[in-house]
Amino acid sequence: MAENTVSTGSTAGNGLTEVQQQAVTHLDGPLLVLAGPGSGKTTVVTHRIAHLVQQGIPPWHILALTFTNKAAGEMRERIETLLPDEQHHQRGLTVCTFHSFCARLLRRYAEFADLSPQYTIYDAADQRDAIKKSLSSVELNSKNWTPASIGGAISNAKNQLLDAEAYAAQAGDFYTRTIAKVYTAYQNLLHQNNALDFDDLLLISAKLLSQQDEVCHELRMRYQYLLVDEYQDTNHTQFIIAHMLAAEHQNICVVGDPDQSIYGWRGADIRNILEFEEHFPKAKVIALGENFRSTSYILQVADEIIQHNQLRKHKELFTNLGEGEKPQMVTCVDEHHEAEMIIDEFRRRHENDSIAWKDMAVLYRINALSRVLENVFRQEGIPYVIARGTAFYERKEIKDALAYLRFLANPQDNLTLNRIINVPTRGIGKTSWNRVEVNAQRNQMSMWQAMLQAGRIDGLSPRAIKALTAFSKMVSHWHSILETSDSKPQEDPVIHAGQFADLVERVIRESGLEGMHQQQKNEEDQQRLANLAELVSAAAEFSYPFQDELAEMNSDTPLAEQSVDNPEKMQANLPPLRMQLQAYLESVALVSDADAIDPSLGAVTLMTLHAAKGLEYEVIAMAGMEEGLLPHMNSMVEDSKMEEERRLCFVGITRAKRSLLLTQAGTRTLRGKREPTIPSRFLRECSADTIMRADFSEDHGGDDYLDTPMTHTSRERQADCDVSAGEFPVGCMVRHPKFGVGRVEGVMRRARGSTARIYFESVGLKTLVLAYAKLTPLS
DNA sequence: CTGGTCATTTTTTTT
DNA sequence: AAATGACCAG
Repeated sequence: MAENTVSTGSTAGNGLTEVQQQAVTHLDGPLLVLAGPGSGKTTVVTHRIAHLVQQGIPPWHILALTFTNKAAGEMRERIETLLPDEQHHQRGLTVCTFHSFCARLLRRYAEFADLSPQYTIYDAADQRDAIKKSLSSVELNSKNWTPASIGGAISNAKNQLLDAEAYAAQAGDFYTRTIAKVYTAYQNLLHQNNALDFDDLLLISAKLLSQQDEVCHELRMRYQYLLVDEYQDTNHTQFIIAHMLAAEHQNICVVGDPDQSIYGWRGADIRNILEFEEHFPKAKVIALGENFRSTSYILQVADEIIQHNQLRKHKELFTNLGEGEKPQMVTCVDEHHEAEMIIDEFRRRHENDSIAWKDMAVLYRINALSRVLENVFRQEGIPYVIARGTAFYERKEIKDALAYLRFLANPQDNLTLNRIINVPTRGIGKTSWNRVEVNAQRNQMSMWQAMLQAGRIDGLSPRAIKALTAFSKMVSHWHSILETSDSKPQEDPVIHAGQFADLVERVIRESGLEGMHQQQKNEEDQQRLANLAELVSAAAEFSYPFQDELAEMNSDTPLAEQSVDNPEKMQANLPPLRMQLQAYLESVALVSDADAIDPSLGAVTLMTLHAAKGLEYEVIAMAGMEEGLLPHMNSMVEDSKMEEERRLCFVGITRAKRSLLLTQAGTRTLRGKREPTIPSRFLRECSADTIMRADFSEDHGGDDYLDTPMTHTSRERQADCDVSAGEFPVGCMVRHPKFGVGRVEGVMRRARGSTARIYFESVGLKTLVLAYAKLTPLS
């Protein structure tokens, strides 16, 4: 096989190692690639897909499933560079996340899954609302039964392939029986609203594949080569989907690293990867051990820590990139000081080592830590971005606008209608709306249908009827726009592309959302208006992502038989407005935080450890290395959870290519309470030889720092420091405002500027940052 | 029916 | 520290 590859010229000379090459050139049959951090996993995956295509396998027979949209996009791009594009080699190739694959599957085969293809995808917030509603319909007080815990239980059930019925059947004790009741009510509610939650996308797809032989067969024919990335983070449902697809041809290649499994809490089952060889006895296993990312000390720290996991197969981690610098562990006064220390380090790397801002990242366990960091980054004028892909879509005005669009796409969605019915206020209050709801329930119809005959509803004031009629007239008009587009195929793609943005703009204007913010001229409303405008331009830029599939659906010839040389044919019909709307809403519903990372912004990235999976940076800072944060408080009781925290720590550390800074705040204010902290146990798990430690939590004269935190910027401190470094040679005597007279034992030009080890008569040996400690030289 | 204020509450990570 | 929810006045 290896000879084969070389002759194609696709992979030869690309700098792949022997083992990587083996993984790339494996053609048929199950393949497990155990890919340690930085082992060139993405390279292998992309080369492998390119290799398959060059071996003559049509791209539309290949399906690659990834964890995030970002990963999918990158993979697509890299494959593109590997294949000569004049041949449209990647046409028909499917690279996407599990969730978007399933979402599309369910639209296409909706009838087989007892669904309407217009279904809405509910996000976490919608899900919460729906659970609340179900709770009240089952008449439970939500004191003991929080939506969060119920939601978690339902999600777990779905991840184990248990639908409401199956769950109820196996429910034994009071607790599970209660959950079963809510689960059933919740599922009925979703069905009534023609909505699916994230887990449903997977669960229903899995059921579709196992229960509809024809559909399953069709999909097996279509996707003859399956590739699953980040396999260690797949859950049971995803496992079933992958297995159903691969059962016959067995051409399944999974890639992952058990040491980087960090989504157990969300149902990911690490056994999927550990027991792959049992599920596919003929599997070939290839282990990629060599690390091409990090220098040796960084890797050693990661290794020392991960070795403390008991439930783990040992794996050699090695690199040829040289020793590098030792990672640094720094204890700071509090979170503000911590942020400044990180920024000092980053600025030094930027100025002295010419490392671009985009090659640096700060990682933390919980999002709450980003706030302080963000403030200090802004203060110091350092460009930064927070990896929160969903942030934009969580703004009220955007959610409102999207709710209108969602309702437009799926008029059965009462929950969404409920959100917009009186936004902006149009005189439809609680009581009137309740009457509509009661009426809808009595007549077994959606609230939208009930609204259309508002005149017949008892007890409504003429005023309320008028308001309701006005609203339904407005929406009906939008519907007619969609219907016009449905019935006539678009001939001019350019005009058509603009039509979607026009629709969005029209909805924002005619719904009154725009006017709502135009009235007041305060800063906040200005921003909201700007956000709404941004939504319109995002809609203008949105391009329908499933051209290939659409061509396949519209044409009588299956894609496989269409001429590859005739791409114009595929471009001829752009999707009707409705499909574009659906695809847009789908893409919005499935964005992830990591999707927001855009290196071209030239900014430092701030993100959670989870979002950092799969990424790499020259310089990494990990903030909040404290007991209760990492490992997180809620993971401390169970061993398996603790091990996952350790893996999380491992993932963070192994993101760093050259420089790693771990920080702890001596005291931290969380939820408005300031409390002293204890250093993370993970720090105790690595030896003094591999990590440099410094404690600045008390020695730099708390007075200076606490009294005038803002008058002294870090830049000034840095300047101070550079001047002072020369002023304190070893052996020199100094005076410290708090500790008195001392003797300089050593000066280190390390990390965040120079530090000195000084022996004081009063307190003994201390390590001080010259920039902070107000030292006076005594000649 | 609307829009304020006050009190209470935060389970970590997310498709 | 911030966000939700309950409650109340207009």
